[in-house]
Amino acid sequence: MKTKSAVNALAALAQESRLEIFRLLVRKGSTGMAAGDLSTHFGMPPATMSFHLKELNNAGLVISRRESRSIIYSANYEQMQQLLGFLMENCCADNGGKC
Amino acid sequence: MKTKSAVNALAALAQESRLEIFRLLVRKGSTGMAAGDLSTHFGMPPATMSFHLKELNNAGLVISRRESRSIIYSANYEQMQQLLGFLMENCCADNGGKC
DNA sequence: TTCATATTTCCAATATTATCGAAATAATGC
DNA sequence: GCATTATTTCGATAATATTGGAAATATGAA
Repeated sequence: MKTKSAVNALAALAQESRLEIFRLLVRKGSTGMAAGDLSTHFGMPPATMSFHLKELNNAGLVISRRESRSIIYSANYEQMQQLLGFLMENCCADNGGKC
Repeated sequence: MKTKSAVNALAALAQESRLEIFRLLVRKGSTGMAAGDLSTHFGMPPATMSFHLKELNNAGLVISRRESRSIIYSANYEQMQQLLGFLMENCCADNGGKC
């Protein structure tokens, strides 16, 4: 993972609504949740929810699939794992591995 | 960890300069690095570096100690671990643990 | 094809964040 | 106390993000 893509992912999560949306999707697993249901669940206008989902999607943190009229979002665990790894990369390398 | 403190930590990291500063401090371990040296290292005015270090400090991601005239910053690994844990909390719990 | 439902895009207003020069604060040595 | 070095705060400007109504797009059903 490159710095820019890490910044994108972190910026996507650095917003209260989006962090809660993402964490709910993390709970939901591969089943995911429809955009409209998320909108209802968080009491947020569809336009606002759509904006947040787009941010998470651009950051690669969620994936979407169409199911009939709904669009189902789910967490992208691979991207998440990459981000976590990036943040701890080379931990204490310049200190003889001592943290 | 609460949502608000996670948002603070993520927002602190969601900025290219700060993410690089933090990652350098992660490498440095407990030895850390002086504010002025960081300023020189990144070719950034002291006022700008100070602003970024304050953000990281407010988020609990770095700690500082005075050593004579210098202020030494180092990464706070505990806070980092808490953040990583928070992001993956209850992973797939609503899907029978299947991701 | 017409209607209802689901979601996204457009746009403008508002709010938040980043940058950095200049001035202020803090510690040390003479 | 005065000069030097290290860092932070202040304040103004510029850049970026958030919000949500209204209109546009896409799917499915009658």
